[in-house]
Formats: sequence, structure tokens, C-alpha cells
Amino acid sequence: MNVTDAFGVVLKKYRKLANLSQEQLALQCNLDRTYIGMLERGQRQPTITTLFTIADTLSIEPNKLVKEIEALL
Amino acid sequence: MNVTDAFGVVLKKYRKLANLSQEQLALQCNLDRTYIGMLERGQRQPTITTLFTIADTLSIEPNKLVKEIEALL
DNA sequence: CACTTAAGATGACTATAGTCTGTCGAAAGA
DNA sequence: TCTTTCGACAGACTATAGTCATCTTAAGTG
Repeated sequence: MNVTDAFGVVLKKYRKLANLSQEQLALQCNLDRTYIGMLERGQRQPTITTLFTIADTLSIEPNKLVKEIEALL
Repeated sequence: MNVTDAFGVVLKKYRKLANLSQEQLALQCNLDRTYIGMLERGQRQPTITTLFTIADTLSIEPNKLVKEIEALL
């Protein structure tokens, strides 16, 4: 599995845990609804600041998200 | 301090620790020499796969790099 | 059934990641 | 002085992150 796909999997998992729709998450992150969807489907990869923004919104430390990605590779 | 600048600081620190020039690191990462410089100066921010590639080349876990960035924010 | 919400998907767009070529100055060695 | 190595920096470029409008489908819900 590649980094982009792994990020999508982890993102979806934590969004669901936070009980948010893609749209709700997008609003809280100041990102676009369709972009969140593309991230989850592995069709886009985030920059590092986007990673931090999303992690922040999901109340999880960025390094923990990254660690989970590493575990999927 | 923002995420982009913090990444630059951390990158430079670990590149020096690995005793590599920007050009040597760039070659090993398959990235451009000037781009490594821009990252270190906070003029560009990496995507997540670039983060993983660089961490890999520097023999450090991506989540550790990220943790250091968090500490600088 | 109609109505709503969530998400997949696409095409066109703007902003920026990442490349390439080259110049410059500082430091260090021959 | 001459050369090499390193890094800052600039400009022009290509690839892709991220936006926006819109349509479609699936799963509830009354």
C-alpha cells in the first residue's frame, strides 16, 4: 500500500470515529468537501500543513496519524 | 512558528546529522537540489509522500520527524 | 411515494509543489 | 590566484494540490 492510499484509510477511520460527515470535516478544516472525499479515496495527497490542519480538527496528534500510516505500508 | 518553517528547521537538523549536503540528499531522494534548499528555508512545504521519502532517506521514522515539528509550533 | 443527507464522481479552474538552468558569494584547499 | 563545494536565490517551467459547480447514486425517513 502506498502513502496516499494509507492516508485515505486513516483519515476515513478517524473521521468516522469523530462522527463527522465529509462535509462537516471539510467545513471545520476550511477545505473543500470534494477534496476530503478525494483524500479518502487516495486520489489526492495532502501537504504537510493540510495534514496538521486535519489532525488538529480531528483532535489527534499529527504524529499519531503518521504512525498509523506507517503501519499500513 | 508555522508548520512549513518548522519542517525546514527539522529537515536541516537531520540532514546535517546524516552529514549530507543538500545535493547529496536530493540525489538520494530523487528530488531536486534547489527544492531541498527551498524546503529548508520554509519556501516550500512537502506533500506527505515527499515527507516519507525524505524521512526514509534520513533513516528516521516519519512520525518522529512530525513529532519534532509539533514541538516547534 | 417524495424528501433529505451523505458521498462518489467529473470537468474546469487557481494556487502551489517540485524541476531545471544558471548566477552569485563564502569558505577552504592547492 | 584558481578551483571546488556548498548554499542562497531567481525565473520559467510542468505536475499536482485544492476549489468550485454540478450531477448522480444509495440509504434512510415520513
